[in-house]
Amino acid sequence: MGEAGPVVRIAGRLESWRPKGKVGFGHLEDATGRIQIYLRADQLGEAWNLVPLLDLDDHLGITGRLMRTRAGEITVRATAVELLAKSLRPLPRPKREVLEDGTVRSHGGVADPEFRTRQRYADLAVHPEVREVFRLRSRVVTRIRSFLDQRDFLEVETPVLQTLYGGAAARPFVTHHNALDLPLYLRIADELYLKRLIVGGLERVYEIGHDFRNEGMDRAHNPEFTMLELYQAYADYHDMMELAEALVADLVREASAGGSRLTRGGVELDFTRPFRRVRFVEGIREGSGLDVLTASEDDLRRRLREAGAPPEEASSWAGAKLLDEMFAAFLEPRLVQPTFVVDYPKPISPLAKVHRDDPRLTERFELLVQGREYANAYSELNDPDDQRARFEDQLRQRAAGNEEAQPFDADYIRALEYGMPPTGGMGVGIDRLVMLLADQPSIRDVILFPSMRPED
RNA sequence: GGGGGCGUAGCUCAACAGGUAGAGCAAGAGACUUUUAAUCUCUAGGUAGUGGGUUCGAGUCCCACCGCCCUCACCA
Repeated sequence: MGEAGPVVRIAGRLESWRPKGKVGFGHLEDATGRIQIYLRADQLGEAWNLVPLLDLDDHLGITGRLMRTRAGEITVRATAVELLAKSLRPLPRPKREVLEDGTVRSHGGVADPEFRTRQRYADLAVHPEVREVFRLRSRVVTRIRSFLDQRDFLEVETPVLQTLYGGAAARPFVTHHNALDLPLYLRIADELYLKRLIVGGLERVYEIGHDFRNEGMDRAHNPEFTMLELYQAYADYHDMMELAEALVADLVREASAGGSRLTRGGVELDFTRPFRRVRFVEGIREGSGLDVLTASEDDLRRRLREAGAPPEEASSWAGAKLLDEMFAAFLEPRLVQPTFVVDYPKPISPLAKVHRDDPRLTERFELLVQGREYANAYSELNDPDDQRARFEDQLRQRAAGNEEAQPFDADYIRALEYGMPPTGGMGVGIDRLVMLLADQPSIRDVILFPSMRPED
């Protein structure tokens, strides 16, 4: 029975406690796992007086010899017990039943998703698998940094509080600076500051940080979320595609113990390079039989109605909206395996550089997996005159009531006037990427403290 | 913002043509020197999310509000 095992000192939470007269068995749990403890009055002496006062979830320090019970479980037979910290409120633990075939069945526990996100501390304390999701998240971010650092990218920090916001179409959060008596905006994107750094000669930069968008929340959106943006001088969207492919394949290796496949929602996804590439226009033509660049808007609307779009709504669609709908109906759903959709039409890509071979298109791609977007990249617009014209267009849209139109950023134009080299840029939503890698269905499952209404 | 669902003890869940609430775990007291969903005895714990209404009587029906979830729209 291994009475003479080595002496060990352990610490952890009291996860279970089964008192039995002048002895008691329980399990102590820490981040690395759980182990049984065996407390005996005749071994503990004075310290036994502490035992009746123990509560589940107390933090204990135990010293004792390792032994094996009749049932064969490795156990610490305590010679000393120390109360390290008290638990006044029991955690909502499930009871674990080990069945004869070795499977573990849980009884009780917390099921309420509201409880789990409001009291994330309790959720984490009770669910090792939730802790594992956030460990993976941390490994993913670390891996992104080392991937980019190896390629001579410089990690930088740009303002979160901005006097002008831009770089995306979204409504900002507004706050106020008392000393300057100025409104300030929480950034909706890092883009314009990072590109200023490209002008400044920091030729490869990236930032991982929170962006804030004052918009709706759902399973894929949280008001603050984590974004990776990176910019590389003397590069274009082809270089960005190479980079995206290498980065994502690297992260899949991290999440799959060295493999190149993930099974998500029962679907096996293969991230072996190269990923499939589909031209926006050709992909839609394959799905719909129509070329969105040459077909009339009437034909596009008719085709969408045939495919089941609500007729009344469909007849109001035009321009960029129509292109989006064609993409959503005839290409996006077919893109299950990792795929680069490339060369988006100009009307739906206002921030991208015009395509070198076709003025109707832009040098842009998105990486899609299971119909979801994971990266968005361009050959960056670096012509100050064109940029000025686009800001002016945004101003007109703003005047027409589009609250998401971007303000005119004269300082950014000034930066471009000094000459920005041709640059490739890319944005990757970290939360959604972690959802993919950790196989979690909601953004709330990969953000430790997602936004919620207050309880009172 | 539209539609749908849910909200009963700290946690997981019950009940009943609408008749004034019950169990397991957790908690408190006690028994038990190899237990492991320990077991056994006992105790306490709920103005049923909030506020109205219908009714002799409402957790149960109706309305409003609050919160969460799903879904559509919007949004990258």
